[in-house]
Amino acid sequence: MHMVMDSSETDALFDKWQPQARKGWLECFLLLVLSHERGYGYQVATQLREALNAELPEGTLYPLLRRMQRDGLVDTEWDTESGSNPRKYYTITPRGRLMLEKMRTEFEHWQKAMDTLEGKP
Amino acid sequence: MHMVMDSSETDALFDKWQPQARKGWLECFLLLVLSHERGYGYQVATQLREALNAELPEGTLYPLLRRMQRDGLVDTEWDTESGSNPRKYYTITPRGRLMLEKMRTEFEHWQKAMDTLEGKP
DNA sequence: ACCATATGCATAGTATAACTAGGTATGCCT
DNA sequence: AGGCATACCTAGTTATACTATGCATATGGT
Repeated sequence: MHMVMDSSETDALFDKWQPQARKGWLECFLLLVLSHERGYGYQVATQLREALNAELPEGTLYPLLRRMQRDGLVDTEWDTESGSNPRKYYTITPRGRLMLEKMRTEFEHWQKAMDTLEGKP
Repeated sequence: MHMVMDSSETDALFDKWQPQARKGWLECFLLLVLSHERGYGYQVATQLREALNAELPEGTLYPLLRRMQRDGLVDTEWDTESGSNPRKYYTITPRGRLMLEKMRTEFEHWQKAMDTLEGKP
């Protein structure tokens, strides 16, 4: 006799939903990180995992970075000198900054929509 | 001689990005609307178009509503009595409310991540 | 010396949801 | 009669996150 509202099922549903919800916004988060300082894949992954407190598989990250380069949002250069493995550094471009601004505006837009639909004045 | 930063290209990129960014969140917005009062497709579409100030094609809306019903987030019933075309009313379920709560939490989570990465204390 | 782990990059294939482009039908206005 | 708003639906396309791999170098423990 309990009032447990079967959260195990919604958990499964939520877990399926989460990756869908991230679509597009990872690009925004990446640009946000790179807007402060250039970085390389593995490093940025670590930063984002902390900030988002979530996993970030490499199969998600690297293809995304390549698309961003393809679209001219970031520039890349290899650093083969530093002791460790060669690192591919990503630097945000002016076009990347423009995109970031638009994305952030969109996010704020959604915040307001949430509040509006919530009934907040 | 001007400093125009070619926003037409980023516009095209942004327009391609937007639908990806909406993935998952439309479900959240829909649940939010239905959490106050039951509604039917066409009506809710109008509400959301206003609140989001964006288009919401029917080819997006109706399949989404069906998925939500399939997943037990909403219940449905036909209203064939009222004068106009038959309307399919959607009512949020307890499970739907649970999902909505989790989604909103996730959104707040992202807000904090944005601020953190932005450098806000 | 050896092996596990961490670092660092990459891709092929799968799943999912938003969208495009169509379809059906009723009621209202001129 | 014709056009428009209302009201629902679906087949097919596209883009992205993820799974499961693969490769290579550096580092730490025994």
